[in-house]
Amino acid sequence: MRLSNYLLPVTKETPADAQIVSHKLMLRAGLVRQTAAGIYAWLPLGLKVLRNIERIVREEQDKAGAVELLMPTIQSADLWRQSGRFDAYGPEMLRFVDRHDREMLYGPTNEEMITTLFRDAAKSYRDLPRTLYHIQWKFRDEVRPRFGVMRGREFLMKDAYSFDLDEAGLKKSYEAMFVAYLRTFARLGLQAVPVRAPTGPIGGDLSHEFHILADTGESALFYDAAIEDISREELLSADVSTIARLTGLYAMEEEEHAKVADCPVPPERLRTRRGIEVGHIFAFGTKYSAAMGLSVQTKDGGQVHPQMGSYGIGVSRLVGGIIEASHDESGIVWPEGVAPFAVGLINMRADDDKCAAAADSLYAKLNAAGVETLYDDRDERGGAKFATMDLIGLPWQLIVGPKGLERGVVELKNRRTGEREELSAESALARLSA
RNA sequence: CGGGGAGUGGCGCAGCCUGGUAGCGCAUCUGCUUUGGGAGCAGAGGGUCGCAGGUUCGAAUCCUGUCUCCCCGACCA
Repeated sequence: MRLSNYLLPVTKETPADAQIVSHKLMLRAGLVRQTAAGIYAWLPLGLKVLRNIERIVREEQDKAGAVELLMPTIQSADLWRQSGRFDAYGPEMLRFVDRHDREMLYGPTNEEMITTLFRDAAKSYRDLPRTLYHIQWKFRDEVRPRFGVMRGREFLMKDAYSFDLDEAGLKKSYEAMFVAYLRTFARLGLQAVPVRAPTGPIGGDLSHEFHILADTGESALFYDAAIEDISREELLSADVSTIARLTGLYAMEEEEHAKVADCPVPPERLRTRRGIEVGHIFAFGTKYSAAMGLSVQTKDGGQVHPQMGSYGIGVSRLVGGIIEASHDESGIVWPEGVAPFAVGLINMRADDDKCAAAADSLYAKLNAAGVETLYDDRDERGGAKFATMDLIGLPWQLIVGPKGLERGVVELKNRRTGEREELSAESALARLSA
């Protein structure tokens, strides 16, 4: 993409509304614009990041055997009356009526709908187990939205729902999602700590929250330092044994930690950090299958309500979360895979024919090699281009200038480390295409 | 929802107390000079001050109402 052809409104100054670093950077780097309290428009660069996160989440859901579908954002009140949640949910649910005075709502979650859909489609134990998911916008009318996309009212969420014949099956489905989450967050370049969450009336230990460590997190966590020793490689190839290893290590939210009489972690290994909740998985059994009349026929001719679980990842929140975890004084530092473009190509002198020709040529070759490139071909000074590239945080900057060209080299800069290297255009291409 | 703060060109702000039809920085446009870390000079365009009503000869400024946004607390992917 040529920057001269793009919409990238970056700013030097920070809008007064933004408090935390991710929100400031998202506004400054032209990722989002707020349109109402807790509601954001995604500008081109922000949308690319959102789509990249979505892609990684989707790939790991698919790998875990979950099946994607897409449910609507608008739901009817009647559906929610069946589960009793229409009245129970409270003012956080956005309700309205259509022209025929039918009561509608903008979905804050989809248990009722998925259960109904599955009820009408699955009749036999042979239809189980299944895990279904979608990635869809939700609306929760938070009392006080804040922190940009971290606590918006409208947000993009991946929510998956599992259906199993019995509790043993539910446990397996739960573990499959647990593994998928570990891999997903590792691929996103994040260290996510699974924290046992209170399960409420259902009991058991089948509920975990996944927190990214960041100083601006809304929850305080207490955990065993050994959690930090688990390598990214291990998490990328996580399996059930990884769950056992992780859940064997102490990790609690402040409130729960306060209730623990004898903390099993020796003081020197007990870490206290703040965390951003980016995922939550839990098993709730037959709560919705019973309420919504979902049952399947068993082998011996009986009927059972499937055991269900649900599994959420805050996709839009992750955009902010990743920035909280990965930035410096100059701007965002995107992890590979999440970055909106892999390479930022800078032509230092747009008015110099040789420079322009060399940069144009590199741009064409990068495109041909399938390397997503943002080409700053504007007639701006080099300093302004550097500042823009640092701010938007693309992993690599490829710099073409008259000084280097005289010696037959271009410069490759790593955004994260700041390391610069001079090399031939061919070597640079080969490196970036690898 | 309780408590606090703020609405003035795209962004950041001043002006308001002590009414006299709007100013600064950034950004934008033009020209010249510059060109390896957000250039300099000169010129230009863009707002009628959240909205509604009131007081007044006259309102960004005073009064009333209203809407919106932000912050602190209780709740949440």
